[in-house]
Amino acid sequence: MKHYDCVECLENQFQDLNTSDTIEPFIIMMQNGMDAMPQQNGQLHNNTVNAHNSASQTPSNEESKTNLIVNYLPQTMTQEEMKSLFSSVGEVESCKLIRDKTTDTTLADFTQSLGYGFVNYHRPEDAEKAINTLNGLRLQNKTIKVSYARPSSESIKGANLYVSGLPKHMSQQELESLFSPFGRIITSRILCDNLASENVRSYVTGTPEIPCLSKGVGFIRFDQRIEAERAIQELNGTIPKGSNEPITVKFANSPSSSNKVIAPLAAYLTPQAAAARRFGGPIHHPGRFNTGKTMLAINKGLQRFSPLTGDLLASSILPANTMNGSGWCIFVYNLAPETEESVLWQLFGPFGAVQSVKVIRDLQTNKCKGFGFVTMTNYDEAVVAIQSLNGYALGNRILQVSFKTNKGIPGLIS
DNA sequence: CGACGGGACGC
DNA sequence: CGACGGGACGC
Repeated sequence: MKHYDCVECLENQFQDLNTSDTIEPFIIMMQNGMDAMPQQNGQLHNNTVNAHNSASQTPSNEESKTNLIVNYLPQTMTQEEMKSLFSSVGEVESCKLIRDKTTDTTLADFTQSLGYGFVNYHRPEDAEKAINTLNGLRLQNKTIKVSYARPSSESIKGANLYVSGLPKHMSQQELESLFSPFGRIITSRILCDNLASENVRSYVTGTPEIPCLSKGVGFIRFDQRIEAERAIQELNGTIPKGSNEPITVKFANSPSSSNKVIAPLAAYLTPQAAAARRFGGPIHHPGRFNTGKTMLAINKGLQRFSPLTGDLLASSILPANTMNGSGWCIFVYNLAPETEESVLWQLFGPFGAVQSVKVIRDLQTNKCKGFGFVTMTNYDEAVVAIQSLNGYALGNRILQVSFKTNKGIPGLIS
């Protein structure tokens, strides 16, 4: 596989933290093989593009205004991590990560996450805030989706359609226009071929226009199964305007029935390998958010670190006093006063399993005192995170990141 | 230059 | 031909 050394940079996408409460999603893409290379030009392409986008739609009177569904969660995220992330917005009443209970394993902790879950807040305004601040958040190689959960019902199950034979020029909007007469579209997607290498290069150099070759295949998820059934009846075998080929519309395979490649258990059991494999500097995301205020981006050289040459092992002066029994505590210094927990999640999430984050605040002003803590499960991932984020420019501040010491608590091993 | 929390053996 | 970022209703 090819290496992309030139993209080992972190690009901060934050608004000025001192003057803005809102933080645009921190765009991180993991260097995780070709399939993790940018696939489209910065568009969230799994959401609907029309006005019925469920992430922004407010629930009707009978529906819950506190209950959210969270989709596209990273495989490694646990329910506790999920709860911690969403608690940074407001008081969480309940949190449930859906796991595949049918997975054959003797290790209960390793049952497959189904990649989605539910968060119910006490207050509707917190739920709304969670949608505004966490929808679109990038965690590892995923962009999570946060939207109101529909009332659980049999009628909404199995409403996902597989569509093939689409004309290559058909856009996501056009696809939705074709299907929208039959019901409320929850998500739509057109599959694209991987970018050609020359496009990867132009991406890295910041060229905004990246062609994405449609595979002529897509998915439409309706709100109700009846809507999907009717769309099949009305559209299957028909020829879209401007095309000369009939499309096929049928129910999509359910995920469990497809041949799935399960992440090797070895990834959990050999964190060294997992850390090396998963590591990649988050890379630049093109223009979308760059129209705001002054931003400072630093291409931080990482030449001194190579996950393949044993540097990980070389840095094995163990900070034993930071190992609290279930994780490695990392000290993050030089945070802005307005920093929130979600910032730390965004910064450290790409490097591996994050157990908890904490922004230390002044009790009177509730402003960040300039530092915080992040606890990561695996030593190797913590080392990579520290080496990558130490010296990184967040807003107009250069972060200092290291294992936590026990300053102020002499003699105490915590 | 500066700089390392907070909860609390439980309902 | 083709199945997604594997993964949208509590598994």
